[in-house]
Amino acid sequence: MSSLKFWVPGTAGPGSTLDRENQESIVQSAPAFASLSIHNQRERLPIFKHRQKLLYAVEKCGVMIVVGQTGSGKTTQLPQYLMEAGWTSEGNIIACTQPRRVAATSVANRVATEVGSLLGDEVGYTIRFEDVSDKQRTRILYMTDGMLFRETLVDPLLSRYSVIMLDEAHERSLYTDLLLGVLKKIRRKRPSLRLIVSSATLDAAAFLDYFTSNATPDDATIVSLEGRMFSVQVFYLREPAPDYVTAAATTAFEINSKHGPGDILIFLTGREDIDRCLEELSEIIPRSSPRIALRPLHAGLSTEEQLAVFEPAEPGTRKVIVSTNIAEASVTISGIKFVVDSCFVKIRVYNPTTGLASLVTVPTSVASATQRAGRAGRTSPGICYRLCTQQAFNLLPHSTPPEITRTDMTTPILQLKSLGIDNLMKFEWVSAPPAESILRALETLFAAGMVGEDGRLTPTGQKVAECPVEVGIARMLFSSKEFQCGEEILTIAAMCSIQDVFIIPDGAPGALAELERRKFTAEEGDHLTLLNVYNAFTRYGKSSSWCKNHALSFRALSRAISIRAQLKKYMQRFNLPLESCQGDAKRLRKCLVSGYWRNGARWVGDGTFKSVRGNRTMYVHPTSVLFTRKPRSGWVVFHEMEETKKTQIRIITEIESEWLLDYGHKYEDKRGNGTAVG
DNA sequence: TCAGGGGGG
Repeated sequence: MSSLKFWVPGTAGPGSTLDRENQESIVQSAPAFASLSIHNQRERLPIFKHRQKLLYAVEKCGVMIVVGQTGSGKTTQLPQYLMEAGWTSEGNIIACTQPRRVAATSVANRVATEVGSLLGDEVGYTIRFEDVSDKQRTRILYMTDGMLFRETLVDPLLSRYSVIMLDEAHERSLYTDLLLGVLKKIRRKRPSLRLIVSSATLDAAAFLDYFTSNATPDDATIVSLEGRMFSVQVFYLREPAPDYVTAAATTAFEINSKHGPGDILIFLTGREDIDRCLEELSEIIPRSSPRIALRPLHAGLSTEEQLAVFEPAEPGTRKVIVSTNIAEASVTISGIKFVVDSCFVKIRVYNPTTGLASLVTVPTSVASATQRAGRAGRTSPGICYRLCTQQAFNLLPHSTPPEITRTDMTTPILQLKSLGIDNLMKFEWVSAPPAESILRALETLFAAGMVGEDGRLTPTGQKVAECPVEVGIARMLFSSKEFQCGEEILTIAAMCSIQDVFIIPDGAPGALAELERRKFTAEEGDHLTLLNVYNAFTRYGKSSSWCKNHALSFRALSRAISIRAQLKKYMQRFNLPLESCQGDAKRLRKCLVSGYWRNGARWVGDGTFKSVRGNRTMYVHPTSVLFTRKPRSGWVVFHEMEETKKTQIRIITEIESEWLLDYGHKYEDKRGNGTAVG
């Protein structure tokens, strides 16, 4: 095996392989603190040195940008300082948003312990399906950004909060961006509201600019906090590697041969890369010393398989975790001393002109690579090997484009309109979505009957804005009254909102799993197949062992149960009956067409379909029951279309072509240029 | 013909 030549910045001559000299620290070394598991006892991180400064800044400035690296204590300590300083008097609440559910729950748990409160009493959390807070007593509330954004639909001034902290704002999640825009507006009407935006260094100035434009110049400030990380040496390739998967395997092997104990975390782009890397590594294992234990990590794994990455390897064995981006922020594994970064990531990009989402592999950003490197320095000093040259690294963008610029804006715009924000061109976006994206969203909302000729929400649009589903699904829910199939459509809506229902592993177990999946097949297509799966799951007691025996994801199906229960409440509120179609699949399929009226397709004979809109060639996704079968009528509707290696459609149901005219075209016809079939 | 970056409501 040829070894890769790495070097570190600052070395003049050629560096030896895995050169340990002349290190570049990306994170300043800070005093090592003991672990933060404290019971009913306050312990301050270095943040306490800045306590007065922070409180002064919050009091004097409307907006405070906090720059604090991992371990600075901003998330856990800052809300406590604010509570002690009186920001929760008179029933006021301090909110702290997180882009992820696990973060909201785990941080709330920790802070409740530090404060000496029961979780859900003085300190609580709110995520979808779980409100562990007390309406009267909770003073510090951790929540997902999506939940706080939803709250604006009910209380547009967010009047119960005195301070709102948007944590991890540099990640630029869709709802954090929407909240930034809405909160800037709210602060004009309610200047007493304080806003804290926590960000990484690179984005702090941009946030400051955003809040100081069109406002009083001294209205915002930046405060920096010390991190609590160990130093991480960063190495770059001397020459570009032709194949980053092989390079990753080679690097892991060399680390294993030349370095002392410590687990290795490899960042690759997807399951295909991961499997190949594992294969290459397993060929090396017999020659490897110490022994290595290989662990894949990606979202498609079952809960059990994911938990395996947390189990310590046997003594004398080094754990090598080969992961997607899931390990960058969502999953934290302790004991990692070495990070191998391919410097690539897969992201979803939405093309507003075609309405097509694609999954593309792109170079990571500097922010993302820094975060990945930091995974090596959580418990001790670490080393990060970037599988690119430093010259290439210097060309990387500072950050990944915000989600709001690369996603379908239909639902967000419906929600903004529900807030009374009708002039979207005047809305102060932190990063504006492409104009075509806004236009397409408006056009979709108009065609769906959610927005009227005047650009304002229709009564249905107002209702749908509150409902946590896409507009097509919402339309199905509403027209289920006409087709008398609310019971079944409700289940289908929930099942379409979850991912990875079937767990199909590689190799021989995968073939068995395929056989299991066929047991649920409905000849009409995937929607009825999903309905069968859900009904069987509930019939057999919602058991995890039953799921395991039938190659189904217990996690996903449990989620479907929760989503269905939530949507059921909306249906009751909107006076939509929960009738069963009594096995009349035709009614059910007509109802599907009313939601998917723009997603019609025609079979063209070679196994592919042509889209009704745009006449695009589309391939059936291999997970569809129609993958191997021609629809008798020749016509289908589909739930979504995505471009990977080719354009694929997922969750497909056979229909009659005239249904597209009967149940789909009425809204488009109003515009005079719509064609439902053609 | 053969497939799944990661989140959120």
